Amino acid sequence: MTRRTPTGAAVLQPTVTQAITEAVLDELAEQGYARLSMEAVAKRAGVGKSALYRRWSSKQEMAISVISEFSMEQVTVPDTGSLRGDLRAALDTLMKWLTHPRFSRIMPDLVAEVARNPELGEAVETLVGMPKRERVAAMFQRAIDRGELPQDTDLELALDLLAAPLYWRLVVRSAEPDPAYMDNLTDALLRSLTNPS
Amino acid sequence: MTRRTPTGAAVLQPTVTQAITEAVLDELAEQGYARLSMEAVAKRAGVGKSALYRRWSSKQEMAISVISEFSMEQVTVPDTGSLRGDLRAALDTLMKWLTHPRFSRIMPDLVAEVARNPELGEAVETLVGMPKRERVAAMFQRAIDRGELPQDTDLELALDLLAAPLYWRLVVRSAEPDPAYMDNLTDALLRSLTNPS
DNA sequence: TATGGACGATACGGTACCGTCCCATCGAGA
DNA sequence: TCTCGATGGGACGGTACCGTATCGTCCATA
Repeated sequence: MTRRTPTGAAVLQPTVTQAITEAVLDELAEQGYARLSMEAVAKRAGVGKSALYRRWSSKQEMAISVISEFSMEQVTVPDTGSLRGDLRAALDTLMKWLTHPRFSRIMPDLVAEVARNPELGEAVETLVGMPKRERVAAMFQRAIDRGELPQDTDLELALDLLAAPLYWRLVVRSAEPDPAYMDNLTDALLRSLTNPS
Repeated sequence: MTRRTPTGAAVLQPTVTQAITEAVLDELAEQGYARLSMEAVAKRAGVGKSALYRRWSSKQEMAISVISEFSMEQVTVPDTGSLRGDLRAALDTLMKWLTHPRFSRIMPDLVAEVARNPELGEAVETLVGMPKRERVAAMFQRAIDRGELPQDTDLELALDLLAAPLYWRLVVRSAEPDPAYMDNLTDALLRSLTNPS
């Protein structure tokens, strides 16, 4: 009943897995989620289709697995000591994220596909949305502790105000990342958060 | 050389065209742009594939044509007399737009597809983005004329701040349209636009 | 040195489409 | 009444995939 562990070269090779992962991400960026093809992935990775099905049992499983593991360089939100500095740093980080050649091309497809694919939605939310929101929430909490923001600051709204404009501009409207725009956006954010109604 | 106009029943029937258009939009909402299929459209419209190819020469042409004509009920931005009133009304209108059962399901796909399909991008920009932005810009201009906003208000930024948060929340994060959220968003927008830096 | 499963390659049956073509039928206007 | 092209239906060749199966080869460890 108990299978002894395989020996010798008879074990999944990490370099092959890596090549496949890269190919999936490239194909995803190039063709989109709906047009992802096992044959194209295998060809691009220089690998037999067998290598794919030895690791995952279906296309959907492979795609979700690869996307889940795609974390990118850790996105940090530095503690600059002031809300303005933190805000600007967070915006810069977010912009780097949204202009990352791979991520920026894959993200819109995922957003569209998630509406039809709850399983994919889970993967995206858990590994892209959640950790990021937590870090930014911590940033706002620091500002509250410093007295720069009122105790009853609406964190949900603050998070949206921070992330939405850049996403809208870079991804939806695909406009260029004007540096002056970033300054104006930072100012506008500060005003909307700190001034009394 | 000159073909005389056809007579009798030998003319494209508007009711058939309408049925096809509806079917395309339904399929687009259900399956997405990449998975749109001529066979499915014909079946859904209760129509032969011939009827499709009699009107358009390819799938791409059909899709773009239908999307271009899909205008929705005219989106108006009422003149309430105050910036706050106009802002809130514009947000309500935008929300109605983004929760419209058909539009909200088609939009994310278009955003994703536009990155790979410049021709489609043109259609979307011309018939969805542009007219809407013009109307909102007029709204801001009224506020400037009334003295509620400074002369040098950054209209580009203002437009982004208005549209982005709702799009982000409703489409990208697919959260619920909390009514209190709308009030807080209105306040935040007012602060970011009107208070001095 | 023997082993056992991963490896690339490829054939396979099955399904889903695209775009073309042909058909018999229909019906509003000349 | 006659005309002529639109109509729904569907066969067709061609392509692209999915997921399975079957090769002979390779190789790190027991």
